[in-house]
Amino acid sequence: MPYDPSAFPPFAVTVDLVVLTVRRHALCALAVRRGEPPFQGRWALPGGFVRADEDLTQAAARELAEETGLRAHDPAVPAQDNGAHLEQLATYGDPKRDPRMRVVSVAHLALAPDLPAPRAGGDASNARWAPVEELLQQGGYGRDGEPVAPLAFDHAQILADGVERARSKIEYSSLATAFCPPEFTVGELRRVYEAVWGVALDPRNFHRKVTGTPGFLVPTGGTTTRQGGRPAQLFRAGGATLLNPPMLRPEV
Amino acid sequence: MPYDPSAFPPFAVTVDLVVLTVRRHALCALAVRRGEPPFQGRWALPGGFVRADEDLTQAAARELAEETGLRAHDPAVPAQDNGAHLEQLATYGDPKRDPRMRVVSVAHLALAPDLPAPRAGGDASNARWAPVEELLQQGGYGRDGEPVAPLAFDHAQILADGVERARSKIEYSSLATAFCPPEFTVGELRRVYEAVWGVALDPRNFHRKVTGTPGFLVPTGGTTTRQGGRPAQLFRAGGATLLNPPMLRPEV
DNA sequence: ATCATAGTCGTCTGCCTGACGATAAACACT
DNA sequence: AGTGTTTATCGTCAGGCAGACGACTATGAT
Repeated sequence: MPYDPSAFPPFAVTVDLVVLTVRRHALCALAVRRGEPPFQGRWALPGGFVRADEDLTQAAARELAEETGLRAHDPAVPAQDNGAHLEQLATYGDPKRDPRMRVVSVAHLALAPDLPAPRAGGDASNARWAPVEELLQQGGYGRDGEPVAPLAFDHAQILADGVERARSKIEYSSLATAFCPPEFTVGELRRVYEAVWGVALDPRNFHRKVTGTPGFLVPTGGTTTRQGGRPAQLFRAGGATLLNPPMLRPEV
Repeated sequence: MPYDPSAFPPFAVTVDLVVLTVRRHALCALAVRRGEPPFQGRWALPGGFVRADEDLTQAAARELAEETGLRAHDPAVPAQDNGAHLEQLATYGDPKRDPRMRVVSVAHLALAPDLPAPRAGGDASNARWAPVEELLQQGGYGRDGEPVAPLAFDHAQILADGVERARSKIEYSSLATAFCPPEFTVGELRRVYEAVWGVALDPRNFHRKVTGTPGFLVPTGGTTTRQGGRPAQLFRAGGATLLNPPMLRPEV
């Protein structure tokens, strides 16, 4: 099968981003409002075209920086204290997913600590953090009473896949720390797990588990009382990336 | 950011396949010999262009059928007794991965039972099952004494990613049964795990574990002695797709 | 001073796993 | 027919880990 330039159809290739964070005990995703058709005025995942000289990961990192100001974590530098975790999620290429032309989208998943307000070209009303349940529910009404329209394109599916990836990946990796600030307490980490999984965890067993897993947490020596109650030790993420044995997600 | 057709570069989109099977106690992958430049004469993963009206999964299933005659498993029909497991693996889009033009390849992973000979356009010398270690080793000499050239393009990386996916996925899913014929014994399933992981497992503990996991195996009532020794019960894959608790891969 | 809140340390029990002995049922020899 | 070899299958036991939960500690709020 020779590579005849006329033998293959041209595609547009984009990256779409599932950017997740934990705000007010809820797992939230970044959504941007579409300014032009199709799906004008509807919420969508941030994304854009891959440039001619760009790797897919570079394109995703560039879009992430444009939308949030976050730098992507360099996987070669663990325990970096700024920047978000970024990884490829999956690729979506249904011929009809974009009504205008053939677009293949390489979706990426980014995990970030709680951030200030999002920005999308400086216009705050065109970008927001929304709880993932709200973005994924079909129809109905959101918390503000406004009717909820489904996400544009196949972005509901992409978001659902990204959420599922995050939920399963914090089981066997230290990725939950990507939702935390550089220094955090065991309780803050536990609230991340509770928000992502949507369950309540026993604080005592959770404490025993995470402090007993070698390389997961490194004490910094400091303490904080920002959550109220007894001061809690502060930790940084340790060098371990894979947790063995894993954290166990409680049964449904 | 409007969709100006002149605002994005055109890409070629291909699917590449990591087709794995277990032959003679070794994890093997399907490789095809390239008939034209670049990398003419070198081994590569099977693959081809995505057509204009095709979904990515359809394209992968079509290539799989062309190369092996296998029909892909329909995920909606569990416990299907013919066809291979097929899932998307990852997407590779380095600007220089193909020296001729910008190609984005959506790699897929297929798992199949031991098959007769592969076919590639009817020419058997242009397709073969090779142990993955042989395909992944850089330089050196293969079992037949011929010098081993690395796989074409970035296919060594793709193959390595596919093998790693398979190794981890049989831990927590029933996917190892995809390497087995429709009816199989516990010993045959154990040899799949041993080949994929490259370890030896205790037959007694393995038997206890897999027969004690609800929904993993369903006895068919028959027995076989094709492995020699005492006749073994035959099983089919049960409805369970996720194993909880998972199979544990022994430490390095 | 008392209460509420959150963090931390222990205990106990049940389940799962790894290590390994023992038995069973076939085949290949002699 | 007997003996050895191979593979399958059942059982036992000890160690480790997780869930349930009691107890104590250290802060701020009333």
